[in-house]
Amino acid sequence: MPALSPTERRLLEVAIDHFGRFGLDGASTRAMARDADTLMSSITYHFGGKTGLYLAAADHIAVTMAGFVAPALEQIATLFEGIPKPADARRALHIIVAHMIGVMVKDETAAIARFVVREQADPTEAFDRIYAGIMGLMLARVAGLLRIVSHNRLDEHAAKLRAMTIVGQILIFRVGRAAVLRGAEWTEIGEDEIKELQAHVADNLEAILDRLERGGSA
Amino acid sequence: MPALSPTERRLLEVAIDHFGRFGLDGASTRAMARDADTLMSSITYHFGGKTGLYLAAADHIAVTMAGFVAPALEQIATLFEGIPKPADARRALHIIVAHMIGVMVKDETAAIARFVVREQADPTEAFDRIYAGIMGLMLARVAGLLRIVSHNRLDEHAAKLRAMTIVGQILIFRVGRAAVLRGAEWTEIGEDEIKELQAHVADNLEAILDRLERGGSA
DNA sequence: GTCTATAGTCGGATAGAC
DNA sequence: GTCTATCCGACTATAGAC
Repeated sequence: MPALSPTERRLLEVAIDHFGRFGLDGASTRAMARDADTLMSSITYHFGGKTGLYLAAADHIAVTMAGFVAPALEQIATLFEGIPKPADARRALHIIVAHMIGVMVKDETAAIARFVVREQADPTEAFDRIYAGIMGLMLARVAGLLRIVSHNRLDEHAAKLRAMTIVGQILIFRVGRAAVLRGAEWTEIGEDEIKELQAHVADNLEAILDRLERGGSA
Repeated sequence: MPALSPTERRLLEVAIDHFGRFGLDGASTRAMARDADTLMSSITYHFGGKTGLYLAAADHIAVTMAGFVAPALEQIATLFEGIPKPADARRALHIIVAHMIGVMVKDETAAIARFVVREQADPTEAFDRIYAGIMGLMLARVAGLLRIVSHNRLDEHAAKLRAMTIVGQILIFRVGRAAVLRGAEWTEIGEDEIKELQAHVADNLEAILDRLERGGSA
C-alpha cells in the first residue's frame, strides 16, 4: 500500500472518530472534512466518497491495532525456545493480558473501540477487514497458548471460546468504561488504577490457568 | 408511573432500536414514527420531542433489564436462610452467571445492548438512569456475593472490580457477537451453543471462586 | 489537488385543523 | 390524540473553475 499523505492521515483519524460516534449514515462528510482541516470534496478525491473513507478507516484500524499489540508479541517471542511448555505459555498469557489492559484503557483506544463495537453490532465489510487484519489472529494466538497450558486437553474450538472469556474480562474496561468509573468511584483510569485492574485480571487468569493445567472439567 | 399506551409502547421499542443504531442525533423521528405505525408529531405529543423520547427509552431499558434479571434474583433469594455462607454465595453466583448468558445472547437483548454500549462510550443523562435503575444494583449484588465467598477478604472496592471481570466474560458474547460467531465458526447462538458458553464461563467462575475462597493474592 | 456552487433530499419543530 | 402543511437548516454528490 502506498504511504498516506498528511491529508489522508488526518482524514482517516477523524473518520474513525466520527464514524465510531455516528455510524456510516450518521457521520457528516462536511464535519469530518472540517475537523481534518480540509474540504468535503477531498474525501471524494482521496477515497472515492463516504463509503470509501469508511472502508479505509477500517483498514487503518487493523494496522493501528496491530501496532498496539506488537510490543507484547515481540516480548513473548523471546520466551519460547524449542517446544513450548505450559509454564512458558502461562507467562506469555500474563504478558498479553497485562499489555492489553494498558492498551484498552488508553484514550487513543476509545475511538477505535467505538468503531469496532458498532461494526460488531451490525457487521459490514469493514468488520471483515478488521477481523482478518488483527482480531482473528490475536484470538488464535491466545487460544493456542491456552491449549498449551491445558496439555492439549482443550480442543481448538473450546480454546477459542475460552480465549474470548479472557478477552472479555479486559474489554469491559473499555466498552463498559462509564459503568466501571461509576462503580469504582473513579474519575479517570490512570497508572494506579491500571495496576489495580491488572492485578485483578491476573489473579483471575492465574486461577483459570491453574484449573486448565491441572485438568478441571471443561 | 402511568401505564403506557400502545402507541407509546411501540414508539419506545422502535426508539431503543433506532437510537441504539444511529444515536440521538442520527436517528430520524420520521423513520421511528413510521416503524411504530404512527406520525412524527405523536412523538412531540407523547414525549415532548426527540430528546424526551430518548430519555424515556432509557427508562424503558432499565425496566426491561430489571425484568430480565428478576427470575435469577428470585431463584437465589430462596438460597439464603440466616447468615449467608460462601457455599450459598457460590451457588447464587453460578445461577446469576448462567442466567445472564442466556439473556445476553437472546436477540431481544441486541437493541438494548446497542443503546447501552453507545451511552457508555458517550454518557448522557440516559446512562445515569440506566445505571441507577439496574446496572449499579446488579454490580453491587454480584460484588456482595464475591465478598461472602472471599470471607470478606475482598473489600467493597475490590469486589466491584472483580465483579466487572466476571460480567465482562459474559458481555463479550453480546458486544463482540460478530467476532464470537466468526471465531467459533457458528452461524447463530442457539440452545447448544449457550450450553457450551455456560460451561466455559462456569468453569472459569469456579476457578476464580476457588481461589477467592481459599485466599489467593488479590 | 484544492476549492466553489448548486441540485436534490431529508432532517426536526411547530402551528393548527379535526 | 391524530394528522397535514410548512419552515428552515443540514446533508451527499457532483460538475467544473483554477
